[in-house]
Amino acid sequence: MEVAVKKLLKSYHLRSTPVRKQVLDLFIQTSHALGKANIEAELDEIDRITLYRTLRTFEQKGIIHQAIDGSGKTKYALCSHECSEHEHHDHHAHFYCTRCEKTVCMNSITVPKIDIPDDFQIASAQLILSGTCKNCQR
Amino acid sequence: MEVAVKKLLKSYHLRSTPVRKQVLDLFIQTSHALGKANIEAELDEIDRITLYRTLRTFEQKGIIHQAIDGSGKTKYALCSHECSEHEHHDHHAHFYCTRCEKTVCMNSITVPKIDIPDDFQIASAQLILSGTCKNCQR
DNA sequence: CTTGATTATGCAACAATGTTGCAGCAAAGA
DNA sequence: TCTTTGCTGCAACATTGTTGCATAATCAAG
Ligand SMILES: [Mn+2]
Ligand SMILES: [Mn+2]
Ligand SMILES: [Zn+2]
Ligand SMILES: [Zn+2]
Repeated sequence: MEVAVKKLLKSYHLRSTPVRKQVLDLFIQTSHALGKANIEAELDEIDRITLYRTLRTFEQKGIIHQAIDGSGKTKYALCSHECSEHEHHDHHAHFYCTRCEKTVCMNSITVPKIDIPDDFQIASAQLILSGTCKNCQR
Repeated sequence: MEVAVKKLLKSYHLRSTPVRKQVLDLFIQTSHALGKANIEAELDEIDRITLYRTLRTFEQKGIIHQAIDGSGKTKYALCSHECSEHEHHDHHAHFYCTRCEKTVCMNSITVPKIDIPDDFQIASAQLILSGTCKNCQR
């Protein structure tokens, strides 16, 4: 609630503003990744530009990470506690449901190590799984 | 050249138009994936909307496939010959160079089989590798 | 509690990608 | 050459995303 979110923001050396509290609270409350449109649907009357800046700030601080799902829309989800301002450690797969368009972190599935030609220097790897989630299977 | 591209289009039951010939030829000539901006840079005076429709058509016919690279830009590359109007078979990784922003198909690297909870029904999987390509390593 | 430095907000303005509808034009087969 | 069918290019729109700047809010210090 209120106080916890405030403390959390403070621990990241971020000021507690209405937008940041609302957005962070929403991420904590939600089990799937959230993009601009999703957040706006939940949090009415919130300024687009401020939202974009809030997301960028949260990402830089290691609070949230991008959940790339091939949908073309940038979504974010809460980081695990190992992430920091200096480095993200979200080496898990993401599942994208093509029916409901929700994206979830599959924390149990780590991206496999890949051997590639020396011509390429890999800095990071991402695994996207798509299909239908439980709710969308009839 | 000219004639070959024309034949190729015909084999997919597509009319040979200037835009289609130019775009298909460019894909054949290029070793990395191409997005809207890339194509426009190479092919001047080509209409945006027609380009988008051309790309969509080529994708539907199994001529090109999306090369998702996490850059937020939709790029395409030529399909292997197994792809058709009915199904794409491009189960390889894509490498994205964060320096030059070029994306290439890594045909030799197939996306590993993943075991996931039954809650999810996987239809496809994609692997994105990012880092620096040969040209961009100093 | 008040004050002041610093930071965040919200608006305007812009840029890029992508989609649809529609009239006119071109390709390909007859 | 003609006709049908499919393709093009324009307008118009929607969505995502960025930057600059004046104003407002936060928070730590006094
Ligand atoms: Mn994640
Ligand atoms: Mn490919
Ligand atoms: Zn679903
Ligand atoms: Zn490169």
